Amino acid sequence: MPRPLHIELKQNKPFDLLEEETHLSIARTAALLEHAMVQVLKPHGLTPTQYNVLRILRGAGDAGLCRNEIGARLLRPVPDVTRLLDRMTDQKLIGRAREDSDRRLVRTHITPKGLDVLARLDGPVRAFHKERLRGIGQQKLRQLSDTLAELRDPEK
Amino acid sequence: MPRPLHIELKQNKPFDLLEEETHLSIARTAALLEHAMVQVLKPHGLTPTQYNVLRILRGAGDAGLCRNEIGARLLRPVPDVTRLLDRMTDQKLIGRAREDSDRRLVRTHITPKGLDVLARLDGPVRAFHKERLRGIGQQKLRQLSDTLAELRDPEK
DNA sequence: TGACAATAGGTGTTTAAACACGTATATTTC
DNA sequence: GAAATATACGTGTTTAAACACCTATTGTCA
Repeated sequence: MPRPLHIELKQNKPFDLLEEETHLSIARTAALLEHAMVQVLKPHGLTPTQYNVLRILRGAGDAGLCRNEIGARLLRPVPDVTRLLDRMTDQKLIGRAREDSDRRLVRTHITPKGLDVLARLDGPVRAFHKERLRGIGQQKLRQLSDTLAELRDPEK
Repeated sequence: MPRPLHIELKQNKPFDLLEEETHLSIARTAALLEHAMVQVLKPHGLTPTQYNVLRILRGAGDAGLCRNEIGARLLRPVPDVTRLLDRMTDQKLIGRAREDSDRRLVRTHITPKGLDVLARLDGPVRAFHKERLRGIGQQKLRQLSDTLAELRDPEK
């Protein structure tokens, strides 16, 4: 039996609105997961968003993606993708090249160094995910993931 | 039927690890909820963390709480509670007073202005929570909240 | 085709987050 | 009861987030 959220946060009384408790529960869980993820990534010099960018660009292959497309795919949107990519370019994790066909576009792609960093993280990150969710059961995870997707759905 | 996360993020293939999908689903949902919450709070000049502080201090009553206790109860821990409270003091939302019995302690309490801001937010915030989770069903919400609590539980 | 709007990207500036370190008061230990 | 440890809070500094604004290129359509 897990600790109810209002006890976890040392509040006097339980929440009177289930919707509010659910929101806070999501926010709290995400904050703890992110904090743990920061610890996994820190030795490799990456923030969660930078890691997210590398994963996106590895998935995109050699063609890479333009800035806005990267921004749109980020788990957590940020309002200054340019300088996020600037910093990663400085670290030689990604590269950029102006497109000839449409000179407004700058295609960003992952470098060999970026791929290498990701490769060294794949194991630890998988282990982190599995360990952190140990004991929850596949069916429950499926249900959790689906309910969250339903919650995000703007078509509701 | 909600959109699967890998489609939402325009990825080519579904996730091969359910644990990873669940983590990302939580992070994504929390980011979207926080973004929406920022919009609700912005007209009142508060960030989500500042709102969180006010809620904590309203719950604590006249006695107030010391800095570390506030930090510990925050939904999303921050590494500089001092200046977070400094800024809120500047806005006259909270007040601080050194404790006589233990002169290391500084008790922080909510001001009438802080209570007033909260009072004007109670309605809109409740409405936001209910609207945003409309159509999910109490049983599903209960289950979601409980599974997340189980996931956070360090005693697993 | 020429004006206007839309798209893609970048810059400047203010504010807050993050991290390491520092000071004062209480508590513990020998 | 003096020294060491722990607790509570604050400060300095670097870095990134946030917001508004700006330029260049392409697309639209009267």
